[in-house]
Amino acid sequence: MIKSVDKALRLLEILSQSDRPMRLRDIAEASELTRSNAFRMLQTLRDLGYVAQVGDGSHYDLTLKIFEIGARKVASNALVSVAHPVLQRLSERVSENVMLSVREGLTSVVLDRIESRAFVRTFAYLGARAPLHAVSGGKVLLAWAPDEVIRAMAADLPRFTEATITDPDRLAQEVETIRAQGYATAIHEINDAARGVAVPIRSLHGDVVAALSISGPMEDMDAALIARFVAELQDHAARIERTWTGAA
Amino acid sequence: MIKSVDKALRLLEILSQSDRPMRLRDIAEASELTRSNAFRMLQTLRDLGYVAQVGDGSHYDLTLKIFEIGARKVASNALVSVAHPVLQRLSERVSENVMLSVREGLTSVVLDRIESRAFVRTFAYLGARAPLHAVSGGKVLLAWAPDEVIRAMAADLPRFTEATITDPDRLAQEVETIRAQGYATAIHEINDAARGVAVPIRSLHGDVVAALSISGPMEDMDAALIARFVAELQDHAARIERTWTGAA
DNA sequence: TTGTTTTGTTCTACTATTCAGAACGAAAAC
DNA sequence: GTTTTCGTTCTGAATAGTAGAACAAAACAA
Repeated sequence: MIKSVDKALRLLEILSQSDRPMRLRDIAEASELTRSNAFRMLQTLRDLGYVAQVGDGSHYDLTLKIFEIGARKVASNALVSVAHPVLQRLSERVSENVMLSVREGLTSVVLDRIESRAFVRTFAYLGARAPLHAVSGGKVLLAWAPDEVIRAMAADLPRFTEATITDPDRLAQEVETIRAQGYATAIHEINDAARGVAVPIRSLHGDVVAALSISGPMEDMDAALIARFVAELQDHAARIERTWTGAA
Repeated sequence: MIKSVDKALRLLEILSQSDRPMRLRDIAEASELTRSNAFRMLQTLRDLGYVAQVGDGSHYDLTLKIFEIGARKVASNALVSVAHPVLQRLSERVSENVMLSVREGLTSVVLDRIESRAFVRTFAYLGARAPLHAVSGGKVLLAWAPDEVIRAMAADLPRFTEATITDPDRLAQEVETIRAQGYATAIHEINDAARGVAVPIRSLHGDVVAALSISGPMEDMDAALIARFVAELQDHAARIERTWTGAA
């Protein structure tokens, strides 16, 4: 473990978590580095173009270089470019947030999203990471993940709300249900405002590679609405699969 | 300049530019590090969660952690969250790619975009960086940038196509035109397929903080179409400004 | 104002960290 | 079956990185 690298990346993470530029003092404190050390790190990061000194120079902020690098990675993913127009179409049809997520370890990450134009919106931000068991997209990704992933997940089920699945047996049962019905729902399991429905997107080989989901407050979500959403999701997932496997 | 940090970030950049996982050998070569050095770097980056060994372990790939960090930075930008639903609405109305960009130094960076559902698409990917003088959004950002930015840009105008503005006087004139008419166009100036139209988005103080643009092949783009696009862009830019300044 | 504290930045001397290169076995190429 | 290439480990050398002191400037207090 190269310590300087660890420190530098820690600084980038800290800066990304702040919604405003930070002073050296606070960066040093948050990162548990000495001021002189943090200073030198920030100079380096500035020279490399990852950080900028803003205002009178006493505050540091991330530049967009990190965003550029991360987004480039995702943009080069053929699935995302194929899916984006389909997400847009779906978004128009359901008037809710729609998201495309993939699994990484025991979390799901939102690769692309279209936010609803409705006034009330929940957070559907790009890059958002959530534990697999608490969001609809995550559940789909979990249900078709290798057994060891399911076991590892079951070993630690953090609770977010009353409705979060925290019992391993409940989780196993939920996984069964999802596999059988072909879609997952999550109702107030990550927070008290969010509901979601998700279906899998499969590769040519049948592997589940991503989840397509609808999310939002959806206060009127009953069985009929779920059925409609599932039908839309499956239709659009199939469109993505067709274009993707056709193109690849 | 802390060398290890430079090296580590170089590796991340190299990996982000590859559309497939890379072998140690090739990473070492591309980064001009010795194999043993690259190896150690990659181990560190793996332990920190930025890189994963994939396949049989002989290939390295970026995880989504960088994407998460970069996207978090952008998501915390109030303008982007306000603008997204407006982009979507605009996209529906014009059936072309729409983009939101900001200036960083002498380049523009795409913070958000909706890709056209039309079959033919040009590249409108997230995080895309372009020199200010060669894209419509960049031109808008340039036209209202501080004088020293315009001077610095004029000092070096890289050519991409026949149509690229490479003469400083032409650029000065173009800036005048853009300020006068309130919008910018770019026709085959970054590549031979792309056309764009852009308008500024202003803060409460009247500063231009971003550009809203429409881009695509748009082979039928004549004066009438430009006029229609400009009207749509200005309407939607005003929507963004209203919501944003109202919320902020 | 004047005095006090905090902050960003520079410097230096120490030493722990990092590096290149050699060396290895395994795998791939021929 | 032989040769080359590759990922990985190791080691001693030295360089790069660190903490802490020191300082000037700014912020704050009285």
